[in-house]
Amino acid sequence: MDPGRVVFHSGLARLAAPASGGPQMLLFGGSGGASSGGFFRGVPGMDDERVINNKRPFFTTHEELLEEEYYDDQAQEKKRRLTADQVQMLERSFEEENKLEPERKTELARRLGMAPRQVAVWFQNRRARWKNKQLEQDFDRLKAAYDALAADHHVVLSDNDRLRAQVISLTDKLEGKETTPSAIAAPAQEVDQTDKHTAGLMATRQHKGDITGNGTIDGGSPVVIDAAEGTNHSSESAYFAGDYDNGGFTGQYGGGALSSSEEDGGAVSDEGCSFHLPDVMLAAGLVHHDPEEAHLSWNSWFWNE
DNA sequence: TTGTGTTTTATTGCCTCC
DNA sequence: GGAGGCAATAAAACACAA
Repeated sequence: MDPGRVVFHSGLARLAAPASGGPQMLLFGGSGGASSGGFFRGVPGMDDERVINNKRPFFTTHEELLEEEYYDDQAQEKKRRLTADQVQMLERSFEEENKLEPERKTELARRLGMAPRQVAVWFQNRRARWKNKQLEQDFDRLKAAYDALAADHHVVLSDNDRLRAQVISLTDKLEGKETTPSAIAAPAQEVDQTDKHTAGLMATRQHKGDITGNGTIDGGSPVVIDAAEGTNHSSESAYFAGDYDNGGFTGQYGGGALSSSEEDGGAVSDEGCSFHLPDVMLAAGLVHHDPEEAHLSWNSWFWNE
């Protein structure tokens, strides 16, 4: 303990013993007896008849302080916890307002038999605990949202791989059809059987012209998501262009190819994969300043405090 | 009982605001 | 410059497994 360090007890403060181990000086602060902030700073050697040469427990009441037993030489210097009642009242007060104006601090201290400084310290520590809890909750919500997105992403990537393979397969068959007249009748049936991803992908190819002749997609790795509902595919498809790296995602989906998605307020669906940006973000507890734009951008969502 | 991790109470130093 | 808030930290109290 540092020489001259001030230690608080309930309703009193004690000047710690010097390093030499000399007698410890007790200062009776009393309820409201000390100003808040910089408590007892600047009062070393305070000459007060209330200063006694002894040790006592923390958090004794004013009445207890008057009892002889608390002046027992055997009493250890201890940091006592607040009683359940004191904590309960402090918690109630904190719920009402987590900042402590001087009048309320004084009144609470008086009612609880504590030093105003103790009340202030308790609120300070309580705010710190509250802040930590908020951070943990924010982390949990973000992680849940990320996990959901990552799961969707995985499904989309799998679909994408499957669709590429189908495009290559169909391309090969179409090329074979051109050179083999006998094969013309077969593709009609096959196209019908081909799942809608292929049609959507090809529609995207038509619309955006971003698929090269060998079936690969130019411009990074846009994930093609069919925006049309049902089996009747429109010629427009939503695309999902983003960067997933190091566990993070940045980017937007939508763009000029988004049609039914916008009508649905951001719904982008695909077989075996559903994705709805506002739903995911709202589920994570975020809000958007502009509901009209909420489904278009990832960047404008924020936590609702 | 004891070692260890967690929680609570309190201090210190720095910063901002008035 | 004083008051009060916050982050970092110390240390006592507490919980709990071995």
